Amino acid sequence: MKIVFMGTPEFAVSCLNRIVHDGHDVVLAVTQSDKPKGRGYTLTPPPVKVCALTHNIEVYQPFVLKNNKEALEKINQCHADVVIVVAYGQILPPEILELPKHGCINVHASLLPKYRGAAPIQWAIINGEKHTGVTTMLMDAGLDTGDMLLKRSVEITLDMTAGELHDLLAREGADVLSDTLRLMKSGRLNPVKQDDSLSSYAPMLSRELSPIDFNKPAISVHNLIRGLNPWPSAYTKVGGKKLKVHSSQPINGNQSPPGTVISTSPLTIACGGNTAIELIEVQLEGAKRMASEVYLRGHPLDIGRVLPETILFLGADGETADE
RNA sequence: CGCGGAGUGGAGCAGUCCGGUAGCUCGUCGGGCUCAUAACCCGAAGGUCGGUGGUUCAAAUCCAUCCUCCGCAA
Repeated sequence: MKIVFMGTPEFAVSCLNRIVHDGHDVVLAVTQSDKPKGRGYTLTPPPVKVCALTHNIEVYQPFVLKNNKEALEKINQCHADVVIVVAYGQILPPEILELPKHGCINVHASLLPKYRGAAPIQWAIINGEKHTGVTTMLMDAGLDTGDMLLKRSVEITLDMTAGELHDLLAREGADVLSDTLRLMKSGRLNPVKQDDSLSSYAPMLSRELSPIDFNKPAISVHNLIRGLNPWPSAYTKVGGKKLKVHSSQPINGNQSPPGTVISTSPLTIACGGNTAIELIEVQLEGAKRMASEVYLRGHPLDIGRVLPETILFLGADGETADE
């Protein structure tokens, strides 16, 4: 089929690759404009652009789509059978949705109607879901509200990070998209309306989510740590400096107040509800990520210290009378 | 020119401001103690202090420049 592909980040790349390998005729890749990124604000092309160029697909990067006559005309001229949208990053105006013969298909990384929105993968983990998945749908004007086409469910294991789940769902998403197109071609799709009463919303992640609240039970802390891995990362503070926590392990049994360092081998912090969490891999601001026991060699932490420490830790002596 | 931190024996760090014989924790190797040990005690090996210039009687430390890594911000 003749396809216009719209997408931006890594997640969309596997879908693009898949439809190309399936032999579809991708005539145009629409993606967000290059953005300054990283140290030094180097102008960086989005992954989909890089991918499209290797397939010799024409790339189009409109700054905005809304009220953009030129963009509308550009896409219209493609006379595509279908427009495929995977994590494009902008709302599609209705006039674009109506262009292609078969409509616009979106690949979404959740089991709709749950986790509509920008960060379904991460929120599924943060909320401690046991499974999630990918859904293809026929787009309508709402945010991830279109009629569902195909779904595939995957299990979320207890140690899975958002990054790992992302990669898994990217592969599954490409599969489901492939199936969706095949069924569409033979007219065997059955669009199913979403039950709005079951919907939930997964907003974009922000750095405000990053500070760890040890008052919560260990499992919640653990879910936050892996749900924000690799970005934006969960952290606590030691001596006023950020200490990112890249991986952890919740454990039971503990009487100390939340935040207390109750062991240094392995590094264990008390959490709410008489639970505790082992910090396995950490990273001090400005430094590399490392196993917590390695970190402790150069940055001693005494049992009894309470995290987060928002100010510089002063002084060794001042013995607090224990018990 | 976006802001900032850092490169010191195998690992993580201190020492750099106020130049002057390189230190801590851990690991490694050898020995000891022990029924035993990831525990404890004694000892040893291992570093051109990221590179290159410069200042100086003398540079990890001051100046210049380059390379690499990381945090923030996007």
